[in-house]
Amino acid sequence: MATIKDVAARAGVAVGTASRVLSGSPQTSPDSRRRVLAAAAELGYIANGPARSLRRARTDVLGLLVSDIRSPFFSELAHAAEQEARAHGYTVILANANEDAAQADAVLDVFAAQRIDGLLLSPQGPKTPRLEALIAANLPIVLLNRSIDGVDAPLYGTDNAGGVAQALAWLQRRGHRDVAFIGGPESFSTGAERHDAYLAGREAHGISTDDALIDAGDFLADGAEAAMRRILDRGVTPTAVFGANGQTTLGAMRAVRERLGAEAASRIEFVSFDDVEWFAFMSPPVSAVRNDATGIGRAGVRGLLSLIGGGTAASERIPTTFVDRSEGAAA
Amino acid sequence: MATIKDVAARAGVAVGTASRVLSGSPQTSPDSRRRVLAAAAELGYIANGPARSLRRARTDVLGLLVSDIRSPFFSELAHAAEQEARAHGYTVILANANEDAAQADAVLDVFAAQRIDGLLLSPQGPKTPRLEALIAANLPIVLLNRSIDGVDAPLYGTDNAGGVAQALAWLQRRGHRDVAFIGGPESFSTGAERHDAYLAGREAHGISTDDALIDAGDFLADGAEAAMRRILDRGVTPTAVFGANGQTTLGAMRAVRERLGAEAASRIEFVSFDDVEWFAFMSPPVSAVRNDATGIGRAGVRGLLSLIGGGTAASERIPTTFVDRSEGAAA
DNA sequence: TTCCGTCATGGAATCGTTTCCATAGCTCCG
DNA sequence: CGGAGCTATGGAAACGATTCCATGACGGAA
Repeated sequence: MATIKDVAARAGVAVGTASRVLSGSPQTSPDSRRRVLAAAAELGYIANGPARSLRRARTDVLGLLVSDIRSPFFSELAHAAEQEARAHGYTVILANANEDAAQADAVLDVFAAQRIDGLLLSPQGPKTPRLEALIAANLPIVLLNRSIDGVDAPLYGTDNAGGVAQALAWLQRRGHRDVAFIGGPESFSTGAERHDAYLAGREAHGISTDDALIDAGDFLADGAEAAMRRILDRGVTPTAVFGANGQTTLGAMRAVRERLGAEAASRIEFVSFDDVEWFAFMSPPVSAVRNDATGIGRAGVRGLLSLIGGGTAASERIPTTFVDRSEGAAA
Repeated sequence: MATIKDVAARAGVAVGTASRVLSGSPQTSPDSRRRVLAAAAELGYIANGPARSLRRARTDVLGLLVSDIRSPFFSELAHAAEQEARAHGYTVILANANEDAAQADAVLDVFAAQRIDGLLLSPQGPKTPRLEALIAANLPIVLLNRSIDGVDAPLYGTDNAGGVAQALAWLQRRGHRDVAFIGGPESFSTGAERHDAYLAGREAHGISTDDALIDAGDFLADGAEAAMRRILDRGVTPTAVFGANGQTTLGAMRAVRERLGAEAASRIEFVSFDDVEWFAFMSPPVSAVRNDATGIGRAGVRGLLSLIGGGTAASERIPTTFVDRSEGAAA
């Protein structure tokens, strides 16, 4: 590949001048500008990123660490983050930690070796040694969706309280009193926030405060299925079920169908935190609180770029949208 | 951050020796090995990737260019590719082109600037100038799922013919004669291959060869819905519908429900190329040809690494799995 | 004992940029 | 007409690693 030396030679200037032209320094004459740009175009010159990064001590690369890009939330977030980053001249390197702290640490080492300018982190659990090292090294970091104890970085995530409030309002409008709530793990900040918001808001929305109607799973279908079974085993008869995330709602639906049969199950309304494409096809259709993963990804990148630029960044709770698919609702 | 100079100083050796130890050269004494490794550990030394890349003229970075990471197929593929690459010491940078050739070209420039060692490319359309430049520069490239005219790179993709054969066999087992087929754009190699395989195989599987039953959309729900309506407008009455991808099947279902009503629609069986999570919840459930996106991603990375290593790589068609969700099928 | 070969090491060159520093050529003004 | 100030430029240093080359130490063989 052509180097800047080739460009300079062809343009008949020194490499310093060529560099100034190509990086847009104002200290250049129109004449050398013209000749350098022409030479660069003729040679198809593309600057060597590693060399530039070495000299400038910045890479214009961001690291994105998620648990699993296959989840719709993260794939949407990753798409938005990549678009936003590229619009600002940054590149994104992607890694999955699969909810495994050891893998997360391995990835952080790779990121450190690449000398990323900033980190978009969806925490995989408690703080790890590598993460502490990066924080100590003053790497700009923003957190996505989940917080993490002892890490003082801005958090860009779903407005869990607001989303739960939307669901509660809908349950009230639909006249439900006996509502089963299947939560997620308390160890996830998302699980805890949704749970707390539900407990805090249910009474004001005319919903039974019987704790027999409440149980928690692990944010996965199987755990939620077991939780729903435990609730039904207590002899309560909910008219609606609120799942704290998409997989949870799915698991709860399985348990209800299995225990009560398809017929009776179709008379129970489900509402879910997290909207999932196929909720529209259920009978009855499932209404849902939709996360704005795109908004979170964009806001996260913007916050991170602000930190990189030496500015500040504040946590943001990105509002959810409620998708009402109940009978009476407008299409 | 600590540099190799710091490590060498602390270990009391020259930088050359430190470098040899850290990069595992055999030309080192046990004594200096011990001291350098200890110094590196104490300083938390992590080699500067850009500096190393500059000198070695390789980055250990792969570029992954897809149309949209939000599609389940690509997010699964990206997950697998990232895992496989990391297992071999490579990092993946991600970019979405959104089916837009201009964006794809912009991304290729970024990749070139990053001096990626290899490119995993899901083509966005015909060959572009930047792509030609990269090919001319001898960048190792593999294609994912779609081929592209005039590019002689190994292709890792779904076995479209095999998948269609699985669907045809299922249609035959279920005794369908009047089958509607909604294809995709002929300009996509996937669309063309599935279409061709269907035409070539239908007669042998006892399926009507009436071309009134065939139409094509754009691989998106709306286009497929329109195509399905056109078929129904021709007065034919299919007992089953075969959608050439997930969105296509979804669109066809919408058209059928709208035209025939939910009742009649539930007597039509759907089969789809591409399996989608919620097909299990349809009534009746939708059977599907499942792409092995993970297999494609892994095979693609392995092929690319072989090319990077100076070896060869051959195109592979990754087999599909048929997910039979029809009444009689075993769970 | 001497010589040769092997092996670990130190030091320097190198990769391709950016940026600093010194200088040469201008313009402008007194 | 001469000097001050400004701008564009050439040349070189610097970024942090790898790798080449030369040297010194050591061991074995004659």
